[in-house]
Amino acid sequence: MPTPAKTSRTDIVAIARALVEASGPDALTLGAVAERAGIRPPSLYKHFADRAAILKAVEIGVLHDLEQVLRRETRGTAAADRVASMAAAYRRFARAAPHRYRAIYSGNAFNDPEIREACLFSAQPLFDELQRAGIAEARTLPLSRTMVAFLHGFVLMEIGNAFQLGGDIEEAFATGLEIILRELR
Amino acid sequence: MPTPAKTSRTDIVAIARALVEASGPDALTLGAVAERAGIRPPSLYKHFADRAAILKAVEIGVLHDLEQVLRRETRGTAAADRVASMAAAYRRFARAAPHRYRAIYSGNAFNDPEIREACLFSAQPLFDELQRAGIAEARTLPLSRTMVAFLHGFVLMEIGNAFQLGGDIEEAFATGLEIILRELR
DNA sequence: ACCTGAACACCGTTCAAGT
DNA sequence: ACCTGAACACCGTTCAAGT
Repeated sequence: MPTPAKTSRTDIVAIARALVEASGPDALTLGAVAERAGIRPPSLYKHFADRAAILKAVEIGVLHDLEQVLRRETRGTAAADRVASMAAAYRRFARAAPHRYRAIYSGNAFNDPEIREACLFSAQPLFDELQRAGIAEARTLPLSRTMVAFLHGFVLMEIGNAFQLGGDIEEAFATGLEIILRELR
Repeated sequence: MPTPAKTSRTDIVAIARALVEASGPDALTLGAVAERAGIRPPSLYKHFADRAAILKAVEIGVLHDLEQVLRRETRGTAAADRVASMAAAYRRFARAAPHRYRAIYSGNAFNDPEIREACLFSAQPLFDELQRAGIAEARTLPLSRTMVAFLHGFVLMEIGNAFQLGGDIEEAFATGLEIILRELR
């Protein structure tokens, strides 16, 4: 005789994500998730294989949100303007919730096929814009990697308080972005 | 009557670092360290305040090594050549031991004064080169931040297998580097 | 001064038993 | 079909006791 489910995969992921966003990945304990879901920790194994699977689901969700934000917040007509607004949106996404941002690209989970797919999905908006900008075919990939590397490195350092020498961080971002965007003008 | 020390802070850090380099931060357990040091886990607290203090010492050691490598492997006469060789050395340092690289800049430990100091120390070589290159005073800081952000982001993505679309990763690195170095030519 | 065993609270995970 | 309590191995950490 089936016991009615007290929770669901969707619920669990939402709870887990809230924990990660609020306090980082270490806060994602099965005890904390179970308590908020109104069940006992062992019951989580009826919904997910293990803790790593829950964290993976959170990461994928974040990557999907990132993709949506990048598309939604891209403005302008000129290619460089559009990419600049996308870069600004990327940075805003990271700054708005540092723990959430750090959850993605964490570890080398890129070997997992589902994570892989979600990463490509979230990188697509930039790729699309560069192609649309009329960049030479052979140059699109290295240029998009340059851009993503800069964005990822910059926001990681920013949210990690790695920019310590004072100065204007807005200016630093604008400088790096401008140097790269020069390739589109 | 004093018990002779079986180990030392230096020993412990070396053991901890070997564990981190071999298998990542999670492998740095007090049990594993104590076993290799020939003592019991509680005895570690006579040498370090807690696990975090051991990890911090490892991070600082890695940052000092990075500084040394950057200075030692910088070649050439022209400013752009020197910075390019330094960037290549940076990338080699990360690729040679991904877990070691990931240990630095991890979390937002930049608030800790000793980590702060070690980070600045390891960033100094690049800063020095940019100044030496005759960059305008006001431009040195944003330019060095652009460079570090690109390097950090790029090597993190590379060692995390984030570059998934095939293509030549060497070319991508050269492209990004060249775009930034154009500012020095 | 340094090391130890015993203990504590927590963690992820397994599993037989409940409904 | 889903949930549970009990159990296990592990983790970091504390502390009184040893030398």
